[in-house]
Amino acid sequence: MPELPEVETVRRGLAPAMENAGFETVTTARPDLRFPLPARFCERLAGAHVEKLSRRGKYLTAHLSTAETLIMHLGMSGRFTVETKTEGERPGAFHYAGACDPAHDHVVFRMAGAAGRARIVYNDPRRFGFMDLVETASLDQCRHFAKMGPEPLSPALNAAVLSERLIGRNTPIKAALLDQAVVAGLGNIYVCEALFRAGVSPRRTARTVPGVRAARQCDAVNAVLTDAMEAGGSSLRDFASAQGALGYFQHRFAVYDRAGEACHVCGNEISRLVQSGRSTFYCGRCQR
DNA sequence: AGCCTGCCCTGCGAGC
DNA sequence: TGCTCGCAGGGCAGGC
Repeated sequence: MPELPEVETVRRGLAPAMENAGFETVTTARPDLRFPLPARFCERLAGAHVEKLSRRGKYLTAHLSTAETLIMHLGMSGRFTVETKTEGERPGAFHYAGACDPAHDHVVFRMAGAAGRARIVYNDPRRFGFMDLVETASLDQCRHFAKMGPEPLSPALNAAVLSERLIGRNTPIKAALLDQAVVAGLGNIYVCEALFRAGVSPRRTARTVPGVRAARQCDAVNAVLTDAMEAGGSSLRDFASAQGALGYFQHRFAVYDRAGEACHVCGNEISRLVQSGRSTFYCGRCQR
């Protein structure tokens, strides 16, 4: 579930506890998440200082004082919980939600900084998430980011760039937008929603999109992500106690998970089909 | 190289 | 009530 808007919401929630703070101790409950944790993971983090917590696509990146960057991916079910030791200005935001499911608390960061101390717990029942440590100097060339496409909501993504990446591609536009090498950060939900907003059929071949449709698609991607972040932000502001990863935006889906229901625009029944093994939801009348 | 399928993992809901 | 089955999804390996 965590796509770009959810990951950005998590980043904003973690930043106060992590930025300009140091790792006092790092403990892991198992040697691997989806992939094995990097060699000497805890030792390499302990003592390091987090200079900046950023995001690239669906990945969180913590730039460390040790010239390494901690890369974190939430997979499907990854959650971070923050418990602070100080009297926060947001009382109630920091109760330890992780304790509800201690069996899947895999990684614990104990942080200390000017803002106080914090215990940050990474919980991930399905263990589709992963963490990695790479050299900051070659971050863009690391295996996670080397082929990653332009970042939405930034100048890197525009109609011309999107067009160029779709030229000659014979795969359905749905599959192309899901490809992180085409656009970073989109998952199944927001691809469906962005296609609806752009009025583009998910079945349309990607190579027929460049041009006017790509411009509409680009605007739709940025608009849906912006709306989702605002909605997610409103309920996940204190993500530390978040129970649902989707915030409020799930109540605003135009098409996702609405098969058989009426299109809010034209009243037509929303359809479902399977593409690349994944559900696609769309309005056959609004999307061409 | 592009494209597709299957796999990883667990929780949950549907169906029997 | 309790079991099994299939689905959910992000990224990657392996095949064509």
